[in-house]
Amino acid sequence: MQTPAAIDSCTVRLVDPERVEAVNARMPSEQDVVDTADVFGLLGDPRRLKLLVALLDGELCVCDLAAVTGMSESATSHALRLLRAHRVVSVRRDGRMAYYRLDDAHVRMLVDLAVAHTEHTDAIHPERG
Amino acid sequence: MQTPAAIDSCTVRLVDPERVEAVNARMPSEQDVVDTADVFGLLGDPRRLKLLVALLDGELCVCDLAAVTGMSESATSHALRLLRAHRVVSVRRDGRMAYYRLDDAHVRMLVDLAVAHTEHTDAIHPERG
DNA sequence: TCGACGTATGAAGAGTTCTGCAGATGTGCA
DNA sequence: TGCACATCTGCAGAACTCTTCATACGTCGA
Repeated sequence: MQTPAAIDSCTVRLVDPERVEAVNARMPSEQDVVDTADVFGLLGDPRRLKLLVALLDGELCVCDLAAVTGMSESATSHALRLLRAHRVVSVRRDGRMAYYRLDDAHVRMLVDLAVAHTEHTDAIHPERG
Repeated sequence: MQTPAAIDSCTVRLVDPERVEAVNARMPSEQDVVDTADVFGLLGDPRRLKLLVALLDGELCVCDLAAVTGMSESATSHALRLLRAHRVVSVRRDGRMAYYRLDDAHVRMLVDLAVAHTEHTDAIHPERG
């Protein structure tokens, strides 16, 4: 199912074919791009991002997560399900409680970086608030 | 406009109020979370991500970007407009050509990291293809 | 000045995503 | 066993996103 790029055969004119070819050589596979975009997409929702920031410090149960993010518990559960499906978070069940934790090192790094960048940007542009 | 978290006054029961409060203290402002999620959201579309990966090495014109990503030129232009609006890319105009470049250090780092992680993951899970 | 070209834009339709509601599941306690 | 509780899930409506089509804009060469 790979899109064969069709560079040579289509009517698209290229301005700098060498650069295009070089870029294509460096470009990850379609599947990898889609997978990566998926991860970024998970972080692209403010609620989910807040959820993940909350989990940076350790596990929390659903109702605490709902309280932190200001979401309903249903919405929280839905969001956590998505994150779970992508193996970004994992669950530990204790009785009727469910404790979630951040379980993806790459995502943790991305969230950490984002928070750090946020603080840094705040320091640079304090007038922005 | 800060959401005052309303932790104490609402009916939501908390399992670990101390942790919740600590997490809230560390949580960036609502606006920062939304801004950060916006950036991740921009990277959350495979086409846009491809566009940005293509721009890692330097500027390219719209038609070359369209060729690299396999998008129509119209779709490419729309996507670039969005990225431009968020100051992720910038344009240099030369006659009727428009050369775009990646103009946000943070986004560049995120895309770089993602590509690196992709390659690393491929090396670990070669069976995944 | 005219036409071709590269790019930009607006509108519309298809597709996707998110939330709340209602109800289900499974656990703990009396 | 029966009830309360914490969480999960399917569904449906609302909201958003992305692409295409058609067209507009500015530039270049004849």
